[in-house]
Amino acid sequence: MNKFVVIDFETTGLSPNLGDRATEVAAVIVDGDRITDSFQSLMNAGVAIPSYIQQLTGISNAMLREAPSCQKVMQALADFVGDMPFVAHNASFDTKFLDAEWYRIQYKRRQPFACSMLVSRRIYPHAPDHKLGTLVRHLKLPTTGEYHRALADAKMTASLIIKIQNDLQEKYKLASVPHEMLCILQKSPKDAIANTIMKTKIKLGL
DNA sequence: TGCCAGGCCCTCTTTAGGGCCTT
Repeated sequence: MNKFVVIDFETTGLSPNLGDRATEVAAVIVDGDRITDSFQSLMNAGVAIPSYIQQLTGISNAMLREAPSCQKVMQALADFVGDMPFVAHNASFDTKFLDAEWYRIQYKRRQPFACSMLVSRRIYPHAPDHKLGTLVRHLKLPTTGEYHRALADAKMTASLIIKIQNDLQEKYKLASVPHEMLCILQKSPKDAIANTIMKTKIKLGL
């Protein structure tokens, strides 16, 4: 079974180390080439959202006043994802916010992250750029037309990673593209992608 | 006082600097 969770956070800024907090989280389960379940919630950390981020995401301070606490949402997220490995676009960003929010409820992440941005840079080197929205348009993937909301972005990332898996399966005659291969591929030298894939194919018995 | 992310990647590099990407 090759299941993983695509996760996306909306936040008050770029760095939990500088006091920024999550305002919304979404997670979608990808099983094979389809989304089988999803989780989404706004979350109230009791901090104000800067106006330029309210404009970017459409998430207002008034919306968060009605939202459940971060503690409740993060516990529910932990229950939803279980031990499934993660995928995110620019995963270093979502990793640091997930770890920071889970740390607040004394919960420690055990599963690895794969990054759809790092993999995309290797698989689609000639894309105009590797922003999520650009890749979705470039590859003609389905969208809801909504951007910078957690569930919409998580679904787009899921579509992107399914496209990557399908393209790799077709090009390199792979039976599947497991999460472990994505983790290896995102660290591969750019001029050695084919070699990395063939070595990993043998190692994982694909 | 003033400033403040950070990991990855490229190159006019490696004793460094700057762009990308996320909100």
